[in-house]
Amino acid sequence: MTHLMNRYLHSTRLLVAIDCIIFGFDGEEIKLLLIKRNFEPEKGKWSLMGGFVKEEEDLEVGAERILYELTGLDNIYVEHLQTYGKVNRDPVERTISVVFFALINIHAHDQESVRAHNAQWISLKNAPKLIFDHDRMVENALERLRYKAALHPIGFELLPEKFTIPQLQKLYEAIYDMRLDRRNFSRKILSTGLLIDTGEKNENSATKKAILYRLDKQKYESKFNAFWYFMPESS
Amino acid sequence: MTHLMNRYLHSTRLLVAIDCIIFGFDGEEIKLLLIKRNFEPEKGKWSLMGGFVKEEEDLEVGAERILYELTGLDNIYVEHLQTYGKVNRDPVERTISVVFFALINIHAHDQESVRAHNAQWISLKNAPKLIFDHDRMVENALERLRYKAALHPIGFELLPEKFTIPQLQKLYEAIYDMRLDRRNFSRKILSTGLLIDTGEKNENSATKKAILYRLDKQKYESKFNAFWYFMPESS
DNA sequence: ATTAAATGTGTCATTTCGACACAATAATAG
DNA sequence: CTATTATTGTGTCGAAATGACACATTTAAT
Repeated sequence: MTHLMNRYLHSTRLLVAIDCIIFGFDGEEIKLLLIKRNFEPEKGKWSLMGGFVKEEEDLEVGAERILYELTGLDNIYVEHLQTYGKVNRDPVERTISVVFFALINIHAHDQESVRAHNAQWISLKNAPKLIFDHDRMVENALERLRYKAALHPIGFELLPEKFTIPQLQKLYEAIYDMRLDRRNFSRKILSTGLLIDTGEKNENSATKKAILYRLDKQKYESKFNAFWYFMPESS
Repeated sequence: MTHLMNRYLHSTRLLVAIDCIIFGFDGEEIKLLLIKRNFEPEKGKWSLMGGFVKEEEDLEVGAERILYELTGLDNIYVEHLQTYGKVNRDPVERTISVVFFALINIHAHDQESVRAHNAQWISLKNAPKLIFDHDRMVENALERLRYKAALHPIGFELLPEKFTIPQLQKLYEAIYDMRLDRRNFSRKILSTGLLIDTGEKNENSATKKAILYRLDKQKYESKFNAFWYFMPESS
C-alpha cells in the first residue's frame, strides 16, 4: 500500500505576497499606476499595488483580485513576471513576493476606486523611489514588456479599441525609448496583416485625420504564439 | 514617530518549494536530468529535482544549493522561470513552487552524486509523465529556452568549452526541433563575431574534421544584454 | 586509388531594411 | 478665400540580409 502523507514536517512556511506592476499609455509616455501608501508598513512612501495570497486562492486569481480591487477591471492582460524572495527584502518579516504585470487602457479604469486607494498614474521616467525591491520589479517588468512587444502583438492591450498607426508608433517609441521612422514603421505594421481599416478617422486631430484601425482578433489569436521571427521560415 | 511593525498579522504562511529543470545536450537531443523518486510523496514516480526553501536562504541560493547537491556543479547558468501556486497542485499540502532552469554541459557533472539521487538523463521527447504540474514546468522552460536562445548567445552553456559549428547547429536544431541549412547557419553564426578559431580540429570525426571554436567571452558579456535584434538599429 | 560522408566556402536571385521625397488633408492665419 | 503649417499616406532606391543551392576539400573505410 502506498504511503500517504498529511503534511510536510520540519519545513518552513513563509508569507507570500502578490505585487502588481500596472502599465498604461497616455499617448505620449508609458505610465505606472502606483500607490502612495496610507497604511503600514512604509506608510507615506510609494509602492506597487499588492496584497497577500489567501489560503484557498490560486496565485493568478489573487493577482486578478488585487487588480480588480484597484481598477475595477477584469479580463485584462496579466502575466506572471517572476518571484522575489531575498531574505531581507521586507524588513517586517520574510516575505516572498510573486509579481505580475498588467497592461491596461489608461482611460478605462474606475477613477473612484483608484482615488480611494490613493493611487496615481506616474510616468515611468519620473517615477519616485519605491519601497523594498519594487524598483527592481518595475525594471524587470519593463525588460519583459520590451521582449514581449517585440515578438508578439501585445502593444494593443495599452491602446483603445480603435487606434491610428501614428498612435501605435508613439506607443512603441515609448516602450523602447527610441524614435522610429514613420514610413518604415507603417510599412512594417501593415505588412503583418493584423490591422483592419475601420473606415473611420481620428476626429481629434488639428491636421490631417489619421485612419482608425482595429486589431484583427482572429489573426491575433492565431499568430500570438506562432511568432518565431528569428528562426528561418523554412529549411 | 514612524510606526514599526514586527510581524504581519492574520496572514497565511505557506510552504515554498524550489524545483529545477536541468537541460543538457548529448550531441543529438535535448535531455532532462530527472529523478525517480525513492522517497515520499509520490515515491516511485518521476519528477524534477527539488527541495524546500530554508528559513534564512535566498531563493536563488536555494536553487544553487539544490543543483549543487544533485550535480556537484556550481557556477552554472541558472535562471528563474516562474512560480507555480495552484491551490491543489500538491495533494499533500498547499505548496508554492518557485521554479528555476539550468543549462549544463552534460558531461561535466558528478556521476556518483547523480546515481545516489536516482537521477537520469532522459530525452525531452521521450520524457515520462512527471508528478504534480512538473510537466507544465518543463513545457514552459522549453518555451523560455527557445526565446532566450533566439535572442541571446545562450546555447554555448550546453556545449563543452570547445565545439564545432556543426555541433552548434545540431544544438539549435534540437532546441527548435527543426532542420537548418548548413551553409546559411554557418554564415549567420560566424557573422556575429562571437566565435574564435582555436586552431584545433575535432579528432573524433570519421570524415573531415571540423574546426573547433570557443566563445569570445568578452564579446559575449558585452553583447548579452544588448540584443534587440528586432528593433531597428538606428532612426 | 576509390568511395562515401561530412565540412568549408561561394554564388545568385529575392526579400527586407533604412533613408528619404512627395503628395494629400485639414485647421488656422492673414 | 487663399496661403501656411503640421500631420498623414504612399512610393522609390540602394544596401544588406536571407534562402536555396553548387562545388571543392578532407578523412576514414573499402
